[in-house]
Amino acid sequence: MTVRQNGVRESILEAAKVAFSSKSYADVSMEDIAKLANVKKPLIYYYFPSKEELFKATWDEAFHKLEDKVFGISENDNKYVRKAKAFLRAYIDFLRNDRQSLRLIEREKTRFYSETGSSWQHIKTEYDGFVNRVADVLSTEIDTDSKEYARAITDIVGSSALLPEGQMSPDTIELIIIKGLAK
Amino acid sequence: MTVRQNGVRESILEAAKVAFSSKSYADVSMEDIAKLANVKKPLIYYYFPSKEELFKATWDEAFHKLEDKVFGISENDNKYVRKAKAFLRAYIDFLRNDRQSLRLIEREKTRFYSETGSSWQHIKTEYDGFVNRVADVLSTEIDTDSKEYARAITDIVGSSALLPEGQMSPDTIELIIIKGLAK
DNA sequence: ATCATTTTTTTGACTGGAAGGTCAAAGTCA
DNA sequence: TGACTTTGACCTTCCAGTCAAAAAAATGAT
Repeated sequence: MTVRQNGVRESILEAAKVAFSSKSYADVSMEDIAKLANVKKPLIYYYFPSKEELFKATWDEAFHKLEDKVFGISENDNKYVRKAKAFLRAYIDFLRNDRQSLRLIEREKTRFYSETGSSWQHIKTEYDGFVNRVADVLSTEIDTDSKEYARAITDIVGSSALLPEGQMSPDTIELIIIKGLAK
Repeated sequence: MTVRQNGVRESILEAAKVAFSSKSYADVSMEDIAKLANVKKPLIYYYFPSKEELFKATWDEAFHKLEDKVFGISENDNKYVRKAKAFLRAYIDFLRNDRQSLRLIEREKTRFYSETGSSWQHIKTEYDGFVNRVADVLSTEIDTDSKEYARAITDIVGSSALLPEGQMSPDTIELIIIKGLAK
């Protein structure tokens, strides 16, 4: 076995990660990945048997990183947010009655931000407005600490990592959380 | 202008909703939708100019329903969950440092459940395990009410509407929330 | 009412392009 | 010389979108 290799496999994986994180599986072509990795398409098939397997390998790496990170958590105490509950209740009620709609929204909202065409602007703006309204509902008339916390929850519940950078920067979110914890 | 029509347009929209909510945009073909609507493909193009426009129309309907539902919320008071904070902090830290990975996970986790091939079982199981661990972290050693609430948050944060029915039924979730609110 | 004509709705057959995957040959290194 | 790595050319399948023509509905004149 060749122990030393230039890292071609690794650079393909890296390219795949970049590609798959900006577009959905079906929207990413092997050509795309090949170009990103500065490699010809058949070479990918030398290292990975299929697109599916390449995707799984890529996912695996990302996922294990997340897992490692999330479970380095300190333990603490409790209490809960009534207002958030009311919001969640409505959310869940909708979930129960129209799961299909919610699935559609959750899965495809990312499309807005990868599509460049101006014809998507309307729907994009509409969704941004929605996220902001949710944030307002959860933060109005709550004391400062909880307010910021609520915003963070909102961000995650309403959009998670899927929002574009500009929406609410990770730095801002962290500041909010840190501020809440410092209290 | 013809005021009366059989509702062909509507049944196409309904079929599109079913299709787009079970598979991602690129994975749904116009043929799929046509079959679901008991219609031939070109007829879809008679009512909608393109796949993109059909998708937008479908999204719009689902989205407005969600909006109407979510903003019928009663107002309440506050206080917050320390433990959830710790979790969120880790989550957000990861988000800041590897946004790409998180995007990939968030967008593609749905794929597990639409793919039928047994080759996806491993990765599926792994992810389910993760969701359960998160639920545990957020619920252990918290008083009963908050515990259930934490589970609901977990479900939404970790998987939202994207989990398969069996994972944690909407009914179960609602029961949990209602119980929490009743207290 | 009836039938011819026009308008609206529906479809079969086709096209062009994109993308996953293959393969035999060429290049590289030991 | 032989194993490993890389690539150009090609194949096949799938799918969004087109189009001309058929089928159904409306219109309207006698």
